[in-house]
Amino acid sequence: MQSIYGKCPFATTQRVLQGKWAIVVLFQLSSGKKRFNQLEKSLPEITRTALTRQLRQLEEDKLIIRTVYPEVPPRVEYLLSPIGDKFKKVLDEIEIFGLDYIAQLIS
Amino acid sequence: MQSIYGKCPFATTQRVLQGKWAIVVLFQLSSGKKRFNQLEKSLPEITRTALTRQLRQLEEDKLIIRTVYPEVPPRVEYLLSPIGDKFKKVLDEIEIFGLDYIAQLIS
DNA sequence: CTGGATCCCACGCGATACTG
DNA sequence: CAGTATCGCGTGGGATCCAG
Repeated sequence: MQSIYGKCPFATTQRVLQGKWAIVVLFQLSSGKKRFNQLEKSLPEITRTALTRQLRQLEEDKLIIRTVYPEVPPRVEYLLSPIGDKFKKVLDEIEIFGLDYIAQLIS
Repeated sequence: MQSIYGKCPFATTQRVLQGKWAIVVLFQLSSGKKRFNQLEKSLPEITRTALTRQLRQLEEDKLIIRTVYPEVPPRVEYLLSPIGDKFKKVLDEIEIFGLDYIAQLIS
């Protein structure tokens, strides 16, 4: 099961992107750090539980960094890690492709 | 559930890439058309059934084209569709990112 | 405000056997 | 050679309730 790691850059990336909301969350963070509530509002289709799970997964995968400010009320910020930042190049191409793809589906 | 379509290029692409073997299969086809057996040999970790399913899914998603030659023994070739071809740009960035990411995980 | 803890179900995926 | 059919299970994801 771990055989996929350290081998193929495509299989490894695939694994990270398996989470249903991985790409959209990474996109939301590509423009800078965001608080949990901001993400929630930006993604009306995702439930709070699902968003939390996806954020935890991305954090475990070292793509994002979670910072908790011990305040009242609590404030938690998410931002791309250095390696997560490098994923923005992928996001750019995904956006180009996605728009093209959607247009293709319609016609 | 279909609300994801025609909206966000990231969510749409995410959906296509959900299949566990989508990216690696697309990569295999990015270098040109391949026969079923070729794909199977290139991907030793994927079972025949899973490969078939993934190919069917990608075909349904209009990213690949399946051509059956009515011969004996049968020959079936897969190749990227025009829109699938445009996904190669994404693959290029995924490869760059993936290699970087793997290196990051080791250190 | 930002979650955690459960429950629960559908679907994805693997394994196996069979086929034109 | 290139599949199909079927089954069974594990897990991802939604819903709901609870909490610091």
